[in-house]
This record gives sequence, C-alpha cells and structure tokens, in this order.
Amino acid sequence: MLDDRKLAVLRAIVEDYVSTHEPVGSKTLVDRHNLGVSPATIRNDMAVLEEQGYIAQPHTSAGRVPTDKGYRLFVDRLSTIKPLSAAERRAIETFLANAYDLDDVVSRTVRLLAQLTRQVAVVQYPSLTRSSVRHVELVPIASERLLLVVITNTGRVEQRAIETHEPVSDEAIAHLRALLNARLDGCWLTDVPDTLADLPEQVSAGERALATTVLSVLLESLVEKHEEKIIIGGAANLARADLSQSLRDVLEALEEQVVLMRLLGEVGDPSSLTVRIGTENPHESLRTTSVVATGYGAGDQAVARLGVLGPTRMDYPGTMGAVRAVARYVGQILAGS
Amino acid sequence: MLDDRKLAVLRAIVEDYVSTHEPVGSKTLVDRHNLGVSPATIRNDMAVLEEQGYIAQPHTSAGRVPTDKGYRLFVDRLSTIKPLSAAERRAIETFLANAYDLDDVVSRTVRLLAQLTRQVAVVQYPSLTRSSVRHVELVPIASERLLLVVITNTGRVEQRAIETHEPVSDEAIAHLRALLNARLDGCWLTDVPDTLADLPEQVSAGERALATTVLSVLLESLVEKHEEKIIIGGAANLARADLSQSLRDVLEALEEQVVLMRLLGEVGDPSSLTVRIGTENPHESLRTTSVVATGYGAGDQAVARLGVLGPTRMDYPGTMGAVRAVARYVGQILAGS
DNA sequence: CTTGGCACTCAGAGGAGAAGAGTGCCAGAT
DNA sequence: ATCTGGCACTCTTCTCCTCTGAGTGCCAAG
Repeated sequence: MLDDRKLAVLRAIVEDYVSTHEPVGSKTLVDRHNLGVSPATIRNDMAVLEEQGYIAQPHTSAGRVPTDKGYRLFVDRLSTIKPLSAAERRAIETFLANAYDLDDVVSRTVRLLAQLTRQVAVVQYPSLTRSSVRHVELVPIASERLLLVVITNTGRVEQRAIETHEPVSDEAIAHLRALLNARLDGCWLTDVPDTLADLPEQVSAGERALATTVLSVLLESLVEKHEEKIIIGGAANLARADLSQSLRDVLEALEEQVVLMRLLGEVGDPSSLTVRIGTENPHESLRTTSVVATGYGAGDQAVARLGVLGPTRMDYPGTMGAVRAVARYVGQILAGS
Repeated sequence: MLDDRKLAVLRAIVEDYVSTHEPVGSKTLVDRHNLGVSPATIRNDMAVLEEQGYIAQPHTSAGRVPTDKGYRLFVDRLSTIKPLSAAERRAIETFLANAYDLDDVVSRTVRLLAQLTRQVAVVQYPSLTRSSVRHVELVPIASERLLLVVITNTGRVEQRAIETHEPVSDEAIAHLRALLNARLDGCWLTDVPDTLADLPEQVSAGERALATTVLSVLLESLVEKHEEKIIIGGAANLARADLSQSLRDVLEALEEQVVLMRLLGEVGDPSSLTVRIGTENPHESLRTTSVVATGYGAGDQAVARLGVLGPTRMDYPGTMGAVRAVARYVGQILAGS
C-alpha cells in the first residue's frame, strides 16, 4: 500500500527533519532530494503517509514531522546501519585498549559512546552469570565484622561487609576461607549455590553460625545484586537535545537504576540491535526519547548490554553504527583480558 | 559603615530573593518583614547597599538582587547554620545505618544529600592516606596477567590488573603474596613506598622482574589515583534550578573529575564548612552556582570531602545544616565499621 | 497519475499602547 | 540628623493588533 516513492518520501522527511530539526514541507523536499516529481505530487504522497500515521503536522500550516511509527518504519526498512570511518574505528580501539581494569573499561566505554554519538550513553556492568570464581578472600576488619571479596575470571571484584554479631577467631576465618576456595575455585557463579548448599554441615559446630552467615551474604551478593550496576555518561548532551519533554523528568528517570535496567532491555543475542522509539519505551517520561541498545560480551554470548539514549529525532543509522562498533570492540577487549 | 538596619535589610533581601526567585522591592520588603520603617527609608538603605556592591538591579525599574558579595556577607555574618529537624536526623541515621559496604555508604550519602537539599550532591571517596593495609591479594587471571587487590582497614578495596609480559609461575606469585602481606600488614598507606623500597632486592633473581612490576603498579594505584574518585547525584535538581547559565555548561563541568576535585577543595578541618559563591568558584561555567562543602572522616581527621552544588540563590543556612549533618553521620558510620 | 494554479489557514514576527512595579529625589516632619 | 510621604520618571512586561509567509488541500487540466 506504500509504493516505492512514498517510502522514498518518508525517508527524505526523516533525514531532513533529523538534520534540520524543523518540520519539512513539500517544496524544500523536492529541492533537496532530487525526486523527479513536483511538490504537488509529494503533497499527495504526504497526505497518504499522514493518513496512515507515519508523519504528522505540528499545526495546520507547517511541514511534516515523522511520528514514532514513521521512525519505526524508517529504522526497519528504509535505512542501513552506517559503518564508522576508519579513523573512528582506530580511535575506539586505542582508547579502549589502554584500559587497565574492568572499571576502567566500563568508564571508558561510556565516555566513548557519549562522545561518538553526542548523546547519553548507558553501560551495564558485565553480568557475573558467565563468570567463574577465581578466588575468595575473607578478611577481618573489626572484631565482629568481616569483608568478603570474590574475584572472578572476568576481572570483576565483588566485595561485601559481613556482620557476624559475635567475635570470630582468626583460625575459624582461615579455615572457612580455605574451605571456600577449595570448593569454589573455577566454579561457575551460577553453580555456587548448589556447590555450597551443604557447607554449614561440613564445618564444626563452633563455626557453623559463621559459615551460615557468610554463605547467605555470598549467595545474596553474587546472585541477586550484581546485574543492577549501570553507569551513564554524557548527560550534558541531553541539554543540547532540547527535548519537548521537561529535561528534568528525563534526568530523573536516568537516575533510577530500575528504569535504566528496563531501558536497556533483556540480555539476548549480542549481534542484534534493539531500537526503542518514543512511546515504545517502558517509561512515561521518556516519551520523546529513543534508545539504541545491544548486548556485548567476551564471546558470542552477551554478558551485558550497552546503548545510548537520545531524542526520537536522532540519526539512527549513525547511532546504530556507533553502538554496534563499540559493543564489538568492548567484547574483544573483554575476551583478550 | 553598614549599620544594623542596613544589614537587616540585606538579610531580608537575601531571604526573600531565595524564597521567591524574584527581585525584591522596598515595599514588599517592609510588608513581609516588620522592619519598623517606611519604604522610603529602605530605599535609601538599598541605595547605599547597591553603591557598596552588595546588591544590584537587573534593570532600572526592578527590585534588588543580591550580588555574590552580598551572599558572601550574608553567609559570613548574617546567618546561622540551621540545624535539621529531629525527623530529618532520624531519616539520615537509619538510611545510612543500613549501608553494607563502602560503595553503598557513598552512594547512599550522595542520594541523601541530593534529596535533603534538593540540589546536586558531590561525594568524594574516602582517601586512602589515613588507612592502613589489611590484606594484599595477588591472583593470576591469565598466563601473563595478574590482579592485584588491596584491602584497607577502612573497608575500601583497590584493584588493578597487571601485565607481566612473561608467564609467571604460581609459586612465584604465592611467594610474592606472602612477602607483601608479611611486610605490609597494618602498614599505613603513606608508608608503603618506604616499606617496600627494597623489595626487588629481597627476592631471587628469577622473581625480580615480577616484583618490580607489581611494586610499581601497587605504588601507582595507591599513591596517585585513589583520591580522584568522586560521584555525583541529583543532577535532575539542576533542571529545576533554572540557572541563567546554560545548563549544558554546568552539566559538562560536572562530568569532569578534575573540575569536581577542585570544586570540593582541599581536604582540611572536617568541622568547618567551605562555601564558594558564584565567581569564587574555580571554574568559568559555574559562575552562577555556589558550592557548600565540608570534610568528613572517621575521627576528627577528615579523609575526604562532600558537598552540594546549587544556584547562588540557594538556601544557605538550610544547605549548610544538611551538609554538616550528613558529614557527621557519615563519619560516625565510617568510624563504626 | 501528475501538475500548476489558487484560495485558505495559521504560527510567528513586529509594533503600539497600557499597566504596573519600583526607583530617585525633594521638601517637610520628627 | 534621620525618617517619611509625595510625585514624577523609567523601564519591563503583557496584551492586542496586524502582517507576512510557509505550507497546505483541492480542483481542473494535461
């Protein structure tokens, strides 16, 4: 029901609107893109596109603006992801290659994405589910307080304080530490609960309370909390975007971890990009923003997600190219470390 | 040269302007505060205050607005820090008491400050200079890659990846780890360089390269980098503030660690509050913002700083009260852990 | 199906005028 | 010597008006 020319018109409208930020009319359209027809013809096409909900008029005597549905069609069928320039690729590579630990990789990634896309970048810390335990450390820091540190093979370090509610001897701690390391070395994090299920029964009665406490903290910190850590960058780019929505609402939404989690979406196939446009977003105050996200990971299996958030009127091909490229390089870095 | 009534007028102007966000005229001033004189008298006082640079007029037929100099006088001589309500104190206490590790303390603190003051909160991670080494861990994560983890008595965990550029045996690692722990246990971080200066000479030739590499990374990560970590929260509050400056500039400044460091100022006496008003700030694009900061720490010695940033037209007594109170409670929490 | 012509609509710019808040100054009162 | 009421004056801001121009929809002809 939409012939080729109408699609070309829609594409032209999206591209023009994205670059000028102004409603685009039939005349400017034929001037800028050489469609071989007259403005009147374009007007007819526009009328159809509007009727079908792909474009809209801010007011009667203005040009057209793409709707969310219009952007959706554009992204799905009218555009191709734009590869980065060689210079950009090199810049990404060297910038990420210089990172010296996981924190640094993540913080560099978020800055990189923000700069490349000139939008707000969001990066989730790698999930622990695909990691295995490298080492467990148990350190007394006060008479009734321990610090539990778990180091994984992906270079991530989880720490957690433990209140024992009773004094604990150094021997008990050393014993438990040895036991934990013997049991867990190389163990997949997802297998930790099973592996340690019978731990309290394996220790002497005097150490049982301690073992139980440590175990519960360990399970809790590894299994529940770790997927929630997300960092954002480039918030200043929001101010440029000049969203119709109150900037404050968007900033507020961005400060809530839960919202961010849902924004990035489910961890899935890292080779596919998720694009959420305007009202497709799961949060009310992000009605005029779009999210481009993808998974990333050491191998072909995603361990977390990253993406950018910007006004619906963003340069989708370019943004998608940048997100995809950064995700790939981060994957390489993680695999290499 | 400024008599009591003129000071009272200045105080009233500041208070009114802060609460209404509108230039305040002589008539509204006598209406709202019961100074026992007529508007005309106030006008004379205002003329003097303006001549001396404490207040200014946005335009000829408008009321007066305090200048930075006016706020400075207000803060220094005309106001007292406002204590928090009992309810607020309880809220702070319970909110912070539930934190389970250092990361959590800091992130709760920043959220608390932002919420309490409805402004942007900035918290620096506790410096390591007052801490001592609790434990050093050295873990192989690849054939030529180690992870160095240092745990301090303040509950902070520093991690750093090390490239050895040559395969290292497990025995060498175990040996070095034992050596490091024996040497460093309980050692003040500031003393680490001295304590370890002769480390390379203490190991066999085969391990010397490794020891040197590890040592350099250890010193670097402990001595140089650790003071720079700062987190911010409540950026959404900036949008409400409606600064005359472009919001974007401020957001950009806030994303730069270096700027933030200089904003918070030198770590000094934790019992004193630093207030930087408008152009007193060390950064160009923060000309219309003020910073209220203070040190905090486990004992009477500050280990880091925290504060808030808001428009120059902020409620100084209330903000100062909140910052002081939060700093105290955080100190208590850190001391208790 | 496309095209040129034409009347129509409406947002936004620009200007004039009125309203109102606030000032500075002066002469008289305290 | 200081305070006060009165008054003229200065600006900003709000409203109302008109005008302009971009852009549209529709129609009849190619």
